[in-house]
Amino acid sequence: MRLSSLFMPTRKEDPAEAEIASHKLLIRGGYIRMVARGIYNFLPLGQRSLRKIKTIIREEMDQAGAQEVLLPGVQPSDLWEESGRWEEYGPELLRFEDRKGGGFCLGPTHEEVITDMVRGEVNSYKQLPMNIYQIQTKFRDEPRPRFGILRAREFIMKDAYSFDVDEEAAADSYDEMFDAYSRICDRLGFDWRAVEADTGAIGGSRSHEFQVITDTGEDDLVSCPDCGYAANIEKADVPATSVDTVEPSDELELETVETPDQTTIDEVSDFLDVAPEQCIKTVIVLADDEPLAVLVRGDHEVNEIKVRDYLRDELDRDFTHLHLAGDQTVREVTGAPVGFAGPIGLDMPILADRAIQSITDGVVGANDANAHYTGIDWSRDLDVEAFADLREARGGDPCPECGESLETNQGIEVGHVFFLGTKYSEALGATIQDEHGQQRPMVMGCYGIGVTRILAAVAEQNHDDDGLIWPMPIAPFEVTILPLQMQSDEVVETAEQLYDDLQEAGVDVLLDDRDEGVGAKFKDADLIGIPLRIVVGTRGVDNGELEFKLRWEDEQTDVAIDEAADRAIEVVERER
RNA sequence: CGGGGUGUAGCGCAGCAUGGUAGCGCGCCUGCUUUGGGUGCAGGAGGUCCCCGGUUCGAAUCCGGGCACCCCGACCA
Repeated sequence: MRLSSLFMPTRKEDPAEAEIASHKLLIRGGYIRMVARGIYNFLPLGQRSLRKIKTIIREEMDQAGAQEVLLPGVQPSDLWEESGRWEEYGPELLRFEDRKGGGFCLGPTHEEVITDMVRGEVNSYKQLPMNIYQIQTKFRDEPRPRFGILRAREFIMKDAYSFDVDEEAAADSYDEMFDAYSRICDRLGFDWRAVEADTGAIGGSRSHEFQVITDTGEDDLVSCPDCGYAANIEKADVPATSVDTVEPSDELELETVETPDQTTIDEVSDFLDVAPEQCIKTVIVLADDEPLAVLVRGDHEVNEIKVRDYLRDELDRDFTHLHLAGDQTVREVTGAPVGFAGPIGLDMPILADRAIQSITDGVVGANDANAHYTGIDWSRDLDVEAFADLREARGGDPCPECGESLETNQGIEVGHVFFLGTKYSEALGATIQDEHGQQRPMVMGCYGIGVTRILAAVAEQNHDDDGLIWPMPIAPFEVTILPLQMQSDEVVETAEQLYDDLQEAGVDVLLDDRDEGVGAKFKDADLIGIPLRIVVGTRGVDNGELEFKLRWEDEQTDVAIDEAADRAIEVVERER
């Protein structure tokens, strides 16, 4: 490709709306442009890299025995009603009607459609295992899209779905996909980690996220340096051994103290001169419309997912959504403004994190504006339905596997694999007949990887002050040739010859044949991040040499003109 | 959905408290110049000042309503 005719609008200045490096550089480098909130155009450079990402994913999926299909982006509401998710999914599902008034949605994921397709065509265990994937545009009406294509509303995803005859076979499929995802992350050159994760709206019994480690990631992770345990913080267990239960003391007296305007744990602990660890945070959550109080230690955070799971799995509560109560609700159910809620005299079920049992002489809100109680004895004063692991894990907590101290990282979730079990096959009646003539639901797994998000994640992990630094496998061009003096016939001819030779050899090569100053050529080459830069200048050509420089290295090397093509091909093939 | 902010040329911004026919830098076009890190000079094109309504002789500027975008939080794969 000749740069003079490439649609590559680069910019000198950062776009006003971008915050993080990948977003700024993808816009500045002419890879993407925003059309609407969370909706983007991919320009030629962006599209070239996306195609390479898709190719890598396809190769690994095919290798793992999956078959590619293409499902529709528009899906009928019937299927979603059948699975129960038409109610369950919430406003992220963009719904609309066709001309006849029929209900439709833009597909945020494809469990319903795929299960519907398979149930009609697969009836025998002999047809299994089966693994089907597609690469397709998804739409999720996110409340807050951010960071360019890192969290977009419309995005490209590869989603695969496995169907097996039983749990054991399904576990094999899961492992196979896990391995394929690991290979994909490696080929993309990521610094990555697979972590245990919550299954969220997709459902299923276990799942792993593939997280790319960066400081700008949206997800908090914990990992054990010793045994390799790693989990999303929303999933990580806090082992019971982390709590030193203290026995009640008879000498404590419950006292009311005035705490005017002290609404946060920090303020209260400063004001009363007690450690945050001695305070008890009372958080009101709503299970659908039913209020419920959750107690955690002042320095801890409630993990809503753990609360949700505990209510469902241990207490058999039935509800659709669990969420934090708003200010208004808190005022209504506690009789006090936010910041003064406390467990004493509260008319609702109360759950407490286990760490509460390590508190003596605790402080809680008095459900009264500007007052707290001190001298709380957990066993005497708290009427708690259950103590359980309800808080978020954090760095320094003991590893649930081996007890070592956990480390923290931030990550970008580029992939997520789910062991679904029979959630969708039962709901939609996707059954097969097994070798004993028994009808049984197929056991499913689903596996998503964010194609457009990968582009942003690679950019986030590979850049410097001058621009992007693509790893060879997904660079939009592998080599860029910079003839510095366009008025020199010798320079132009040398560059053209090399360009032809590399094209011939199947290298993705970009020739900067623009009549621009050298500064502009260098700046653009750095900005768009092409791995191998070959400079053709009068200085070198006079000596029969060209300059090779890899984008991620500081030094450049001189290469004889007649060896240049071979050397370039060598470098490209080594890095691919 | 709560809190905060922004909307003026393709991009980045000034002008707005004190209303008077719209400006800077980059980019773009023409010509010359320069050629190893965004050259220099000269000339030029380009704007319903987000939209609707109001006040006023007169609105980018004041008032009301709406929309869009960004940030923090809530939520979310």
